[in-house]
Amino acid sequence: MRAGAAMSADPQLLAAAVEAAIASRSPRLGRAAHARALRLLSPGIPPFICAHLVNLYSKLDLPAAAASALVSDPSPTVVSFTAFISGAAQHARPLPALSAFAAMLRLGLRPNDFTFPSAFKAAASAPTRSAAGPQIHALAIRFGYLPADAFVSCAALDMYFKTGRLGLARRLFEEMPNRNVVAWNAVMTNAVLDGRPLETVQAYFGLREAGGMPNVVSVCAFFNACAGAMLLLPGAQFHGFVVKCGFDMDVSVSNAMVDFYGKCRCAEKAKMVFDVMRVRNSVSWCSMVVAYAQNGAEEDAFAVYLGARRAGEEPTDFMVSSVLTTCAGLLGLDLGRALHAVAVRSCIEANIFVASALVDMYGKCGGVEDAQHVFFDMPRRNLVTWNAMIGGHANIGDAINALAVFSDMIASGETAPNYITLVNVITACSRGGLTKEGYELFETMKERFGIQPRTEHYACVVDLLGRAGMEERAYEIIQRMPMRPSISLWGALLGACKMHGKTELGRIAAEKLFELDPQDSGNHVLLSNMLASAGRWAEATYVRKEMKDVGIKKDPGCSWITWKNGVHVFHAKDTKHEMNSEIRALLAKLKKQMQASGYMPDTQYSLYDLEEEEKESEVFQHSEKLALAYGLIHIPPGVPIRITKNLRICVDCHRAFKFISGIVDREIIVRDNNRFHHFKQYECSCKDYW
DNA sequence: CTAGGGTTAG
Repeated sequence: MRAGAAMSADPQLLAAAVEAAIASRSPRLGRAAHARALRLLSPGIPPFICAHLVNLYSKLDLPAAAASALVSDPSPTVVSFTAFISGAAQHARPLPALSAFAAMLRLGLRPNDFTFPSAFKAAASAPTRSAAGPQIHALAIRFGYLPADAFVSCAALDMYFKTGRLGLARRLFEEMPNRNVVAWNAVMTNAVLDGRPLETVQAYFGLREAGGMPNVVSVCAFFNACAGAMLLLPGAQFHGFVVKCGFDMDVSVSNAMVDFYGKCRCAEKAKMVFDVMRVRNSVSWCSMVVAYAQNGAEEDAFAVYLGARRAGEEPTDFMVSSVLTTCAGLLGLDLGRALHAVAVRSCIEANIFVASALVDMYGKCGGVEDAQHVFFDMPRRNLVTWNAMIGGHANIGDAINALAVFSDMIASGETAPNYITLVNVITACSRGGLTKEGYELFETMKERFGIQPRTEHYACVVDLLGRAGMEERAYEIIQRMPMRPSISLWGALLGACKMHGKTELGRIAAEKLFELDPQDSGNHVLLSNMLASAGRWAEATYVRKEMKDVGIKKDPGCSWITWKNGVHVFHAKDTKHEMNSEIRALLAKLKKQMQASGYMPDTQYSLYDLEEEEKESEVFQHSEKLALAYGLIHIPPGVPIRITKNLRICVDCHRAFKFISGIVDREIIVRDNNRFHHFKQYECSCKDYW
């Protein structure tokens, strides 16, 4: 009697355990529910228990267990099948979902109004051009759920959008007898996803005109659209409305606002939204990190990351890949390594986004070997991974390896190259002096890879030809190109002209640059230096004077070095550093040793007509030399010295660093605003080709 | 057992 009561009560307890496990998404509660179910597994189990189990395993994303529970159901119903289909669809496994749908039809089971939405969801993420969606649509009509059922028709609408059948989707929407918010939301969110943000905004106003009220989904979609189209004003106005309606209490809405302000270049507004949030989740923190990172505030981004950790947030794959991208923008090899360790501890280092970001970070921080380790350990690589690896080789001017990875990429068939791939490969060829190979790639990229050359590629090839001394050929290409030449294109030509003393052509490039970017100091300095080294002092001085008259300030050069958790910044002629006298003494000593090895100072770009001795003294106070001396004093032997400079490294410093790397037998890695220079045993990785 | 939402990689 008692035992019987317990037995009959247990199915309900099982239902409760299943519910709790699903709600908590906890494997522990899932196992407990499973154990309870096993106690009930006897020949006479009521079928609905099997349905519960299928639901449990499907929701916990345990596909094998879900499938075996479905198969072992002695009398499967539409409910167990629907549970299976819904779980598989939600966890992005469309094919098992669709075959279960087909199987239930074969068993003569009739899909109901719960089955169809899940089946459409599965069809929406099925491989492109699959006929599953339209077939399910036909069935839904045959069984009488369309056009009347709102849930079913919204799911069908979303499916047509997601499978790229825009015309059909629009017609279905027009003919919908009962257009609810969800239908409008499907239009709004899919338009954002497909990169048509203005359509999202239009749909929002369509919803309002039809007398509908937006919900949190509509609100998020609206902010996404404003973020995508940089619609600061409409978004900011909408912000007011959202607060009035209390939608901002929803964490997703606030997250979308943080992202929106970040994308609209208002990192401070993003921070204000973030600060007043009552509840934050991992997405909130991550959005804030990205908002700072994308607005050039890497330090603030990193501080937010630390704040998230202090607040007890687990580092997610999103967070770590975002922070890594940020770090890659600073000279953060140590920081990057620390984040790599964090990724390993959180078991997310195999995530393709995280791993790609690691390859990118190591490549950008001059750690190509580390980048290769991560790269070769990855089970799968995507376009970004390949591009990052090629970029890493390009960064140190290793054209041979960049080309090797490029051909591996094509041979692997994992992914086709895109325009960035070609930018990276041609850049590598340019920096590595493989002029012919790079030029051929540029010429044949359209026919070989179907990639139309963009302005970036023209800039690469101008740089490539310019470095090789073919400025005139580069100029011809600029004149013949189908689009308007960009700033970086003329900049590449000017740089090349300066390098090879093509003063007249350089002047033409400089004039174009002054038109396009009148406030940039670098171009003026470059032109004036070029004129100075051609001995045309009067013109050089005139350019400087013009700069002064128009109020263009030269960016002061500065270099920095990190040591013991501190960043040490040096400016040219800096005497304020606490180690000043030691630094000066070391530089004087090194100068003597270098001269004994045949070093001659390169002072050709010192503009002012100083005595040679004064020029020498001037170049010996360049910020990168001060930073190097500091590094030599503090950083123990065997550890490479890493210096970052905000401008290009100067010719004399480049020459001096080669000597010093040999004399003191140290590796010196300089990251300037353009690339890396890796000095070792009297040589630089750029082979003086930069 | 049911549709619709937010964050990431050059």
